Amino acid sequence: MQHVGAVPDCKRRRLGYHASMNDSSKTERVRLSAEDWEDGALALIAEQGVGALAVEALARRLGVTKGSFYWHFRTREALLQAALERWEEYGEREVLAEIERIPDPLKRFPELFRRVAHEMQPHRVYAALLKALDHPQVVPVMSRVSQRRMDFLTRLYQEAGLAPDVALNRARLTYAAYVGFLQLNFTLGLPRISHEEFDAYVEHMIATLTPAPRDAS
Amino acid sequence: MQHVGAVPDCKRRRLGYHASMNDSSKTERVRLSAEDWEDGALALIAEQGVGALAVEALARRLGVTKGSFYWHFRTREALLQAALERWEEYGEREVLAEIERIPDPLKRFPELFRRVAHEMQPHRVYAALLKALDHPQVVPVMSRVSQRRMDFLTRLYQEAGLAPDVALNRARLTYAAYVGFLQLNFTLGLPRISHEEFDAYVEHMIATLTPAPRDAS
DNA sequence: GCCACTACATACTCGGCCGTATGGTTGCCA
DNA sequence: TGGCAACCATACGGCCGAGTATGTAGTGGC
Repeated sequence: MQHVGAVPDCKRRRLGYHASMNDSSKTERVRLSAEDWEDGALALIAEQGVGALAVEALARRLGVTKGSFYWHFRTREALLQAALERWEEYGEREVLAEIERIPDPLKRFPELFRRVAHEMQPHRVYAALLKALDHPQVVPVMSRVSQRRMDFLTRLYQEAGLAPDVALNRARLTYAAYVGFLQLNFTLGLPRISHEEFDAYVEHMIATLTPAPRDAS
Repeated sequence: MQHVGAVPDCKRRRLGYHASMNDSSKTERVRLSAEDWEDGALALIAEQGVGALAVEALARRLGVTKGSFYWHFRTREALLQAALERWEEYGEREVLAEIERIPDPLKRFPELFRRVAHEMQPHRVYAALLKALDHPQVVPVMSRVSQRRMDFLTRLYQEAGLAPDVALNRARLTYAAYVGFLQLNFTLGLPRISHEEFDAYVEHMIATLTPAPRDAS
């Protein structure tokens, strides 16, 4: 989840036109790969949304022009598609794996909620994509990602002792709360919640959504 | 909440160019008011999002041309502004009032949840506006509306016996679940939930989010 | 040190949409 | 029934962003 950034420094090498002039800032030339464009696109999406993903804007951002872009990609759609697939690929696998490693099923929820709550950067892309569900290209991606996460949550609740149908509904509720929270606090800025308040809210979520031991059969 | 529709029939009167021809469908002439444009704008927003609110597209939809539009509004922004204010005006007041009329605080939540769940049309505009929070004009409107609803929920939870801080967090959780559900089921179409499943989910929400009587001091 | 290839610049076309200008049509009212 | 105001059509100018065409500068193989 580190693929959201500008051009890696290893690519920024100056070539000095004739080894003269004060080539301090402008003569740095970059040679980009398709992956660089995809990363740049994801960064732009995270900051300004899918609608702001314009070819010329991204080119300026990367220090080149459109001519470069159309060498790597056939169209703007192709870039968006590649960026989305890249984002889906390098997903949140490690987090889920670590949660499953916790033996006590009931102790998984506090850990999961606290972890998700305290690294907000990875969710920026997800929040941006949520606001772009009118775009045909993002729907299947978001559908797959959301479905996988909901399946994971459902399994967690089942292993915590809930009946299958109850576990599914609890997973729906939990994931809806997650998505809604992203909307209400990232994009909309409801009175700018403080750190202490935020922690208290997370603990309240844990207390409310973690199955009570008596729920287990 | 009936202001989202096409041109009201009372305005569709034919004027028959010379009382001849088969003027069955095309010679119906309409004279529109500013409110008609605002309603049309809201309908278009509900269906295709704020980004799809284009002047010429809306004009075609209403059976007229741009020339008409720019008589009523100075700019596209003005229309959006007026439509948003209109939407905020004719809000959900009556629902909230009816809920408060229920004497037993604990019986309010099932009623509220079931009501909100079973009239999904009014939420289409809200869901569309949620996806347009990057637009500067919608942010203040959504901020006000969401804040009012959250205040209402907080008060309900307090009157149900929760401590003020707990009530606030419970309200946040509830409203986040609402918003997230809109996203996941309207725009994204997670496996197209059935009616029975949906009702079961609502009941699960009620069971999970309604304060237990023992929570009351 | 030559050449093919990669990566990029520049300059253009084209379509969509906002906004303007202006003239035509309808309805109301004295 | 003339006239004014509300309402609408048509045509045009201009901006912005996608996509194309073509020239050009570095890069690697031999």
